[in-house]
Amino acid sequence: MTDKTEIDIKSLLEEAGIKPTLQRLKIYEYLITNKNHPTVDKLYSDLHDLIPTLSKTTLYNTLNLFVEKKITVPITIEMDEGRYDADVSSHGHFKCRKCGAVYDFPHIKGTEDGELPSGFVAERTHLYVWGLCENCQKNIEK
Amino acid sequence: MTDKTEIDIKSLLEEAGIKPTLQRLKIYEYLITNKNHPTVDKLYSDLHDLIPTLSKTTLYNTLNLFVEKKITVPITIEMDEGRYDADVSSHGHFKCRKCGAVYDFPHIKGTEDGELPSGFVAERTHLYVWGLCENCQKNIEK
DNA sequence: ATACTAATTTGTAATCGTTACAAATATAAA
DNA sequence: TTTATATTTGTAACGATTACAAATTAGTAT
Ligand SMILES: [Mn+2]
Ligand SMILES: [Mn+2]
Ligand SMILES: [Zn+2]
Ligand SMILES: [Zn+2]
Repeated sequence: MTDKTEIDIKSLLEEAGIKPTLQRLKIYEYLITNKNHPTVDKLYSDLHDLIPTLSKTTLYNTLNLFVEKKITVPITIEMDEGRYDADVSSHGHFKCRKCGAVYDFPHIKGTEDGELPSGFVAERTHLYVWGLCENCQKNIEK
Repeated sequence: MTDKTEIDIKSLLEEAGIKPTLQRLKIYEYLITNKNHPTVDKLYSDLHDLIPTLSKTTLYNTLNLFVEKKITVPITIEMDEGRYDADVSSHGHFKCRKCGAVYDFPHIKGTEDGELPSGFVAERTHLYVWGLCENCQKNIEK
């Protein structure tokens, strides 16, 4: 019950300034354990087995909280389904158009498509960057 | 009325195997002219002035058709709003978290964040690739 | 321990973007 | 002019996400 993993999960939440409730612990543990970029529906149905009372609202609230606190990143590779990733390190995502799975691959500054796992074939590539544009940067400094 | 632009738009649609109806011409012309990655709502309200009878269903159908025929690419930089770009060449997109605008920037294989327009500050970067994974690739070849 | 306060969770209803569908319209062929 | 086909339109349905207020839980003061 109070095994190593559980303790780590708890510490990670606390370090991010998040009070480690049961729901938050289990949701974060799931994301840490299952690095296959689950959709909200997948998260909900799997977690519902662990916490039968879990509500979808809590799941959404918690995921938004994790994103806000930067311990989880939203994957917007598909417009119609939100996916989440507890691996916030710099890496790319590959979505197979046939089986629908989302895979990780190394991506650091200057990385090329060749970094894809062997056998993977790229058909479309898209680089998104979020931040501040020149004007907004100025207005904030001022 | 039958100016150069109009002709080009028409040819481009025909070359993609799309019958150039009035709605399709105007939607595509808008995308070609306004390269600021409009949302569907922006497209609808602006185009509604040109074609008062335009329906939202036609707009969605047309955009999906353009994407299918590969003369337009969907921008999934934000999960809650579809954006579209008639520039299908390889380039990156930058979204300002303050003003919300989506800017283009050069991105070809091996490009780094340094390629951002001067004054722009990156806070988060995400590389998405679509294609076929190793297994699915094999099963198709077979 | 009890009472009180604040934070969290839950269920339901509302919202928003997108798609399904069938009728109406326009285009092309016979 | 018929007839068939493709396109557009309006409305209804759908699915994902959020708003909201009640219920529950956790924390603090008495
Ligand atoms: Mn990942
Ligand atoms: Mn662009
Ligand atoms: Zn696959
Ligand atoms: Zn800006």
